[in-house]
Amino acid sequence: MAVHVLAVLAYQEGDRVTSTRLAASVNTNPVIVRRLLLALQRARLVETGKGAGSGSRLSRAPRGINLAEVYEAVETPEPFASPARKPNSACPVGHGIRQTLDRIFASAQAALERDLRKTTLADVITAVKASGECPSQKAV
Amino acid sequence: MAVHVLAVLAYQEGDRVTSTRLAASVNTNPVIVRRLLLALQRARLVETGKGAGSGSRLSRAPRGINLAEVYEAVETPEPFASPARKPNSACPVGHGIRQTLDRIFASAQAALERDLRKTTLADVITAVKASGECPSQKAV
DNA sequence: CAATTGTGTAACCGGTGAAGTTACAAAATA
DNA sequence: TATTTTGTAACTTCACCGGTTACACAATTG
Repeated sequence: MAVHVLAVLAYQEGDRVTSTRLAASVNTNPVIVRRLLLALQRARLVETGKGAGSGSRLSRAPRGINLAEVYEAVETPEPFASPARKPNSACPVGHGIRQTLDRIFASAQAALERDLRKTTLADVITAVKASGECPSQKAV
Repeated sequence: MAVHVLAVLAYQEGDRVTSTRLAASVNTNPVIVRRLLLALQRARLVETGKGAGSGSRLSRAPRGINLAEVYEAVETPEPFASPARKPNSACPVGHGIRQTLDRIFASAQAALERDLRKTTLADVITAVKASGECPSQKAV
């Protein structure tokens, strides 16, 4: 969904878009979009202004934003290593398993982000344009 | 958690282990372990017998089981592409975004599994042994 | 300056999914 | 046959995410 919102912003390059307009495209509630925008602001991916006639826009060109950044900005710091019930330390496996899994997961996560890094927002919008060829449609 | 269970099984190479013993190591309930074992059975990673003196064991050597297999066996087919509220098709972005994101995510997923495939259960247990050097401990 | 527009934010609801719990039937062994 | 152990069903609990409503504050516009 974050990518969707950013794609819309990329589509309207430069123009500020209100959370209400964005919400209309994602088909959801403006508040949801705003909560999302907060995370994107923290990551310096978008700039949001207040007041009338304002809204949000990308803080960089679509070409300069890759999906790994988006992922990191949005994704909650995976509590992957916290199985709620900590393993039984009296067992030799339970004892050292945690750090081992942490390392393995970190590696896999890195591989995933490395892949996402290859795709930019610009790539996304060209793909979207290519996929849905309906030249008569107007933006929301 | 799946990895944890399999690591214990790998540790006791060949010996059958009951769900109760496994649960003790993971510090959880036998039923949870059994549910997990069902998935691992379907993936032909473990063999489980019923009756007294029985239990589960790996169906292959730890060296021949990589974590990508485990991931695929256990992980629920990610409903990543179902944002509950389908995007607004009247918007040019909302229209084609779905398939685009699907492709991107599939690629990222593949990258992740490619990374996991590099680690086998044997690697895991050697890492665990190296990490927790307490030679006096007995298995649970 | 005042009205309007739009964000930031809090409080609460509801569905979904995972883990946990209890209970019991069925299978295999001893 | 008695015991062990799995398979499975039903129910509870809990956290998370998206949704909804409501409202204060900031900025623009006229």
